[in-house]
Amino acid sequence: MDYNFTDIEARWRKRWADEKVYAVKEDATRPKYYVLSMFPYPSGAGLHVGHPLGYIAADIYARYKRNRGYNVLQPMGYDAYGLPAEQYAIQTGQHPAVTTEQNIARYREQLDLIGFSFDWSREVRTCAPRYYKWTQWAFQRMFNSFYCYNCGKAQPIDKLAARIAQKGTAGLNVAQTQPLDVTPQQWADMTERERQEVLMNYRLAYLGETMVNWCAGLGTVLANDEVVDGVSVRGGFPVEQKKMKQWCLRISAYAQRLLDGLDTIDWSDSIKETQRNWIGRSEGAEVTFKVAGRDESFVIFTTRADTIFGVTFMVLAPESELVQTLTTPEQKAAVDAYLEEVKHRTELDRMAGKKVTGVFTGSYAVNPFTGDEIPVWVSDYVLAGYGTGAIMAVPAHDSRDYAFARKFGLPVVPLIEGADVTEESFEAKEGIVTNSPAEGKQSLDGFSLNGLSVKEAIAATKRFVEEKGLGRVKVNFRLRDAIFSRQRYWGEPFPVYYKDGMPYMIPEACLPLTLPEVDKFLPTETGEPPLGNAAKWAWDTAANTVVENARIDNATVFPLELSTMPGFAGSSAYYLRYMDPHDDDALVSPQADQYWQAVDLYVGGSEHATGHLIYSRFWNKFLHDLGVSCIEEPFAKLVNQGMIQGRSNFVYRIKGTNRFVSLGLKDKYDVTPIHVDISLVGGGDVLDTEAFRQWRPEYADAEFELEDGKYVCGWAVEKMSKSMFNVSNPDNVIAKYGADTLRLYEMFLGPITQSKPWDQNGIDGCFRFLRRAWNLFFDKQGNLAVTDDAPTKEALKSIHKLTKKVTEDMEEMSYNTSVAAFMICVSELAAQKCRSREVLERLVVLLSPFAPFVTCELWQLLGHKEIVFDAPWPTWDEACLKEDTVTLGVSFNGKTRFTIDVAADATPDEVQATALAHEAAPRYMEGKQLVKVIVVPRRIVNIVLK
RNA sequence: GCGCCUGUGGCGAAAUUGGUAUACGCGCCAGACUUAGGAUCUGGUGAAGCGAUUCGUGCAGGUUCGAGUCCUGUCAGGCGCACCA
Repeated sequence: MDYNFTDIEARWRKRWADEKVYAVKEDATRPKYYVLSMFPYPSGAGLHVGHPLGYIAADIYARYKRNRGYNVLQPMGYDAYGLPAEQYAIQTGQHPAVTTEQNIARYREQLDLIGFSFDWSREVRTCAPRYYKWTQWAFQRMFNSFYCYNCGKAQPIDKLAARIAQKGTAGLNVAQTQPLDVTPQQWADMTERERQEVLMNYRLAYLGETMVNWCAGLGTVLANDEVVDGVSVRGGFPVEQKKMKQWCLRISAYAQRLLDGLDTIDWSDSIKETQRNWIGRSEGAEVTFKVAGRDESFVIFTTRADTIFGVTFMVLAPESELVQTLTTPEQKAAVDAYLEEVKHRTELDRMAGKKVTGVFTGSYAVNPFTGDEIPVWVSDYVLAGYGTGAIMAVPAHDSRDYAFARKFGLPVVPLIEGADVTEESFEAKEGIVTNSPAEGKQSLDGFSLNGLSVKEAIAATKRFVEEKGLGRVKVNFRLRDAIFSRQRYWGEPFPVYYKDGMPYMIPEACLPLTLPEVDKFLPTETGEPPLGNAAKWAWDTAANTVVENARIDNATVFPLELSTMPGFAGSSAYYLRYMDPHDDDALVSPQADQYWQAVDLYVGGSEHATGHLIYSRFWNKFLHDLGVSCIEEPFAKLVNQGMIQGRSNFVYRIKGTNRFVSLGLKDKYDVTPIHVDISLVGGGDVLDTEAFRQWRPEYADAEFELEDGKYVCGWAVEKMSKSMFNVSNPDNVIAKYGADTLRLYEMFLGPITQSKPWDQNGIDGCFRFLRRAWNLFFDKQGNLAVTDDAPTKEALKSIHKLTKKVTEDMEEMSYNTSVAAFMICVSELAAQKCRSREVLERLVVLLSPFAPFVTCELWQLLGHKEIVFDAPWPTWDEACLKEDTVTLGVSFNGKTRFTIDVAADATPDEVQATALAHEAAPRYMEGKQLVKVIVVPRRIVNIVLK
C-alpha cells in the first residue's frame, strides 16, 4: 500500500474534529500540564512556514505529555485587535471586525491543516466582548488600587483614602507619581474633585500628564517598546516627545518584584538579561545641594557618591522645573533660547547628533562636603525622566561629564590614584581614592575617603550622607510606567466616563462596555480619537447605559473616554482566560485557576521580551495580589523559537533596458537586482524564464542572457515577507508532501531556538523517511505484514535505543536530533526486515507526537480501537542496549592509532592487555617507557608513554 | 560604550557534557532498475598523499594522558540596552 498522505490526513482531520479528541476538562485524578504558544495576530497575509515552527514544537511536547499520562491543556486563540486591520479599514472602509473575522477563518483553516492538538472549544479572541469584559474589569481594578511598599502588594484605593483622612500623606510608603503633602485637615476641606486629584497620584491605573511618544503618522501615542530608533515599529513613522494626558499603568511599582521574579523562572539567560536591562535597577544616593546665596536647594541622584570631591559643575535637564527657579535674570535670555532649541530637536537628532550643548544658568550650588561653589548648567544630555532630572558632574570619572567639561572649559579633578584624565575620563570602578579631599582642603567634619578602594568609598559616602542628613540611599529604576491610551478605534474601549473633568468607572455590573459603531475610522475634525465619531457614546448614570452624545448634560449623562487600550491589554491575561473561557462571572474561576495554576511551557518569539512578556508578568502579579491568579509568575518555562527567514531570489536587469543577465554575467554590466518570486525559480536557482515573462506585464517581452543555457538567479537570506516574494506557504508544502512531513522537517531544520533560512530542498529527506517508515508495515503486495513473532535482539536494541534518545531529547526539545534518531532506527529495522508487532507498535507511539496523522492510521491498521495519543509512552530497557563486545580506540599519548574489540564487561586490566598485545602496539611503544594506561569506560584506552 | 549569545565539511547541523570530530539530512560522485527521470534503490563523499600517515572545529596561547567542549587573550557575526549619572 502506498503512503497516501492526502487521504490519511483528510480522514483523520475530520475524525479528530468530529470526536473532539483534543477537548480537555479539569480532572483531579491526573496531573495537569499547560502548554501555550503565543497567540497570533491574524494578519491578512495568512501563515507562512515560519509561523508554525513554535506551534509545532509546543504541540510535540503537549502530545508527548499526554502520552505520559498528563491532562494537557493546549489552547489557541487570536490577538485580534491591532493596527493593520484599522489601517486597512481607513483605506478601504471595510470594518476591522469584518476583515479580522475573515483573517481568523483563514488562519484556522491553515492551522487545522497542520494537525495541532489545540482544544478549540477554549478559543479566545481579544476583540470579543465576552473576552474584553475582563480586560476592562482588570483595568478598573487597577484604577481602584494603589501599591503599598510596606505590605509589598496592591491594595484597595479606599484604604488609602481612609488613611489620608485619618493621618494625611505623612509617612506613606506607597508608589506615587510625586510626593504630596496633605494633612487630614486639608483632606477634610477638599472638594470631591480635589480628593480625586490626590488619589490619582496613587492609583495603579492613572491619568497622567506625561511626556509621551507621539506618532503623528499613526495618530496615536506609543509605548517605549513600540518605538525603535526614533520611529514606530509598525509603519516606521517618526515619533516625537509630547506632553499629553494619558492613561498609564503604574508598572514601575512592581519593578523590584519583576526583577526578583526572574530568578524563579526557567527562561533563557538572554531574555532575562534583556528584562533586567529594561527594568534597569541602580543603587545609589540622593544628595541635596544648596543654592549659593539663596534659600533654595535641589536633589541629585548618583551611583558614584564616592566622587563627590570631584564635582566641578551641576547639570539640569532642560525639561526640569528647576531650570526656571535657578536661572538668573542675566542668563534668562540665553537659557530660554537654549530651551527653545532643544524643544525643536527631535529624538532622532538628539541621538544621532550627539553634539555637546548646554548653557549656564547663572546660579551656583554648594558642595555639602567641601562648601565649594560650583556652577549649575542646563544640558540635554541629562534626562528629565530619570532620577531627579539633575546631576552632579564629575568629569574625571564620567565620559559625558568629561565631554561637557572639555567643551565649556570646566575643571577636571581626578580622584583615583594613577588615573590619567588628560585624554579621556577614567570610568572603571576600581583603584584607590585620592584627592578626597585634596591636600590642605577642609571637608565637612573632616570626612575623608583617601586610601579607600572605590567600592569602600561608595559605601562610606552613602553612610555619611544618611548620618548627616545630606540625602538618602536610593534605588532607581529605568522602567517607566506603561502608557495605556491609544488614539485608535480598533481596541478595547475604556469603561470610563468624565464628570467635572475627572474620570469615573462605569459600574462593574455594566461590563463589558462594547465598542460603538463609527462611520469613519479617522480622527474627528477637532482632532479627537476615532471614537469621537460615534453617535452613541455617552454614559447615562441614571439608567446605566450608553446613550446618544446629544444627551450629554453633565448632570446624569456624561461623555465617555475616547481613547482605546493598546495591543498589550488584551494579551496580558489571556492564558488565565483559557483556563475558564466561558465564565461570565469571573476572569477565571478559583477552581479552574487552582487546577491549571500557570503556564508550564510557553513558546513564542523573543521579540516580545520588553513588551508582552513584561506587561503580562506585571498584570499577573497584580491579579495575584487580588487573589485571582494563584501563582505569581505566569510562565514557568519559556522557549523562544528562532525566526524562519526567507531565501530570496534576484534577477539582474541591465539598467535602462528590459534585458536580464544570469548571475555569473552580471558583473559585466551595470545592473539592478530585482526580487523575483521564488515560485518561478527551480533547483539550482534556475529561473523559469517563460513563467517570469508571464509573471508581470512589464516583463512580458523580457530578454535573457543565459549561461550554459540557463538563467541562474542570485539569492540572499532575508526576512520572510510578501514584498520580497520569498514567502513559502505551508498549504503548498502540505499539498505536496503532507502535514506530517512539514512538521518533521520544520523540527529537523535545526534547534528550535535558532533562526534559520527556509530551504525547501531538504524536505525530500523527511518525506522519504516517512515513506520508509510506512513501508515497514507492508509487504511487496501492499498487505499489512506485521507478525506476532518475538522480536530479534537487534530489533529490540534499535527500538530501545530510539526510545531512550527520543525520551531524553523531549525535555530539551532537541527535536532535530530525535528526527535523526528516527531515521537511523527505521533504516536499521528495514535492513533487519523487522516485522515484529512489539517493535513496530513502539515505533508508532514514539513517532506520534511528531507525525500524528500517519501514526493514527498505522495504529488503527494495527487493530487498535483507541487513538494513539492515549497510548502509554514506551520505556526502554538499558539491558537491551548493552553490547556484547565494544570497540575501543587505542591512543598513545593522546593520538588514536588503532582500535580493538573487547568484551563489554572486560576489566581494565584485560583491556590493557588486549591493547598491548595488538600487533601494531610495538611500533608506538618503541624506545619509550610506559607510564600508565587510562581506560575510559566504553570509549578509549589511552597509553601514556615517556 | 556595557551586557548576552554564536563561530565545526559545499549547505542545515550532530558530538553520550573532557574521551574514535563531522551522526542525520541536503547537495555532489558512482552504480542498479529504466524509453525516460527533478522517480526509486545501493554504495561513496573533511583536506593532502599511491601509501603507511599527516593536517583539520574563527585565530593565538594555556590546563590535561586526552580539548569542538574548560581557562586567558583576540577577531568576526547576531541580539539587547544605551547620554540611565
